[in-house]
Amino acid sequence: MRSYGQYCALARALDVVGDRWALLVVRELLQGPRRYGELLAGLPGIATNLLADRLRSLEDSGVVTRDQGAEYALTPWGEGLHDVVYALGRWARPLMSRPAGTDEFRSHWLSSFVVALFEGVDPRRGDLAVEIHVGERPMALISSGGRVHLTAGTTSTPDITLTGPPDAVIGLIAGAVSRGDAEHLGVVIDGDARALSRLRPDSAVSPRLSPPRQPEASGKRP
Amino acid sequence: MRSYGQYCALARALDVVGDRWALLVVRELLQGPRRYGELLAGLPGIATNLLADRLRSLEDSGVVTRDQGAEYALTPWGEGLHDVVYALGRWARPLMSRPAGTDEFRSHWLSSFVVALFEGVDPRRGDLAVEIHVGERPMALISSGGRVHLTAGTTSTPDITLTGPPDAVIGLIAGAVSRGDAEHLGVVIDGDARALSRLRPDSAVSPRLSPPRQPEASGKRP
DNA sequence: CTGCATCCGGGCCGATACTG
DNA sequence: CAGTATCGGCCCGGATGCAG
Repeated sequence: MRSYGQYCALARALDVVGDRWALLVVRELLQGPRRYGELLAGLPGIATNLLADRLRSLEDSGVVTRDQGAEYALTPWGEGLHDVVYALGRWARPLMSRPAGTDEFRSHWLSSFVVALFEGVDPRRGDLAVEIHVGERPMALISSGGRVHLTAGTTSTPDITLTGPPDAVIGLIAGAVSRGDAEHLGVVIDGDARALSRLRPDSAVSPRLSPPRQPEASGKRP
Repeated sequence: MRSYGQYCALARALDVVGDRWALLVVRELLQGPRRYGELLAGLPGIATNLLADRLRSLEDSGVVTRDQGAEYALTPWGEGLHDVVYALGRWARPLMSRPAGTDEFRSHWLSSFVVALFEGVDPRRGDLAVEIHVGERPMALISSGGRVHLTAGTTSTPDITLTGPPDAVIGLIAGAVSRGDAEHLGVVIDGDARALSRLRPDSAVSPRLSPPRQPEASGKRP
């Protein structure tokens, strides 16, 4: 990428990770080292040459290292982008109320929602195990000791199992969609959905900054 | 910008602010409403049509509003990008040790450094007033009550006055450059530079994540 | 003079094909 | 599986024009 040529920390950061797809590559690697093919699968829409370009560029900048045998991983400095990625994710939460539509979804992206929605320890949070079937692979959401984890795979004794389209399942977990609405949107609930409220001891719907007004569907301005 | 087409908060955030220059426009507006010409002056290198494009796009997304008479300002949602911008700035701090070189600099960009370096209240921090002459306009750094502020303009009774190139002055304030080195780099110090250590009660040099290795100057890979 | 719109050259992006 | 090669098209960037 062409440098902004500004002696400013933000500009220099964007010189490194401001390229298209760069932060999404980091998003994938924040979940652990990945092979090239796994990255391709987790980044639907990227062209293979672009992925190769980004990986080289991020490697040159010291964000990514290539382990022996084409395993890519973040450097310690690169892992510092965790705060950036999740700050952006939290900021964009109002945008997630728009339905997924034709957007792609991968089950491991759920972890960004879990971090954004349930970050930190809240001792008033109840214990709960939710198995989530949305996307290619099942995921397990575990609330224990006031903290919420998300792991890949199934769980032995889930309190609730949710299956359905990603936006409706996520809305149900976040408390933004009622149980009835979620079922109407195609979510199959196995277990007592009311227990989901244990995840949100504030009882209120998660606070939301003033949502952006939807862009007019009336096409481009004259 | 072409949408990533992913139902993921990060991807949707980047659909809105992932365009080139977009976050730098936000950086400027985080300091308050600005006219078109002021934005141009604060964004050296941007083409005027690109600035117009970005402002329209950010307006359509609900990040920016255009006040009466072409004053641009952030919406409340847009101001939520504060965390994102400063997270990126903090992450890029190791990149600032590379000298400014031919990079542009604007004095109001100093505020990002102040936020990154001295964020939060530390009661052990001593009081101090530093007048900084670097860039077009003088800035005043005020440490009071354990908190560090930065304002545009001069201060009546500065303890220290610093004048010189931005990288050396900033290095001196951050404690990464010694007084002697700073003067050798062209910084003129009026007052007792040792008092600058009052800003950093930890006494140690600001903690730094593992710095990125410099990209090899040996040109592009074969 | 400010606040854009228009008009190109060049480079990055994106899809497909291809190779070890 | 892990990329490289190629090519059209769009976005970016710089210069210029123009209206209030």
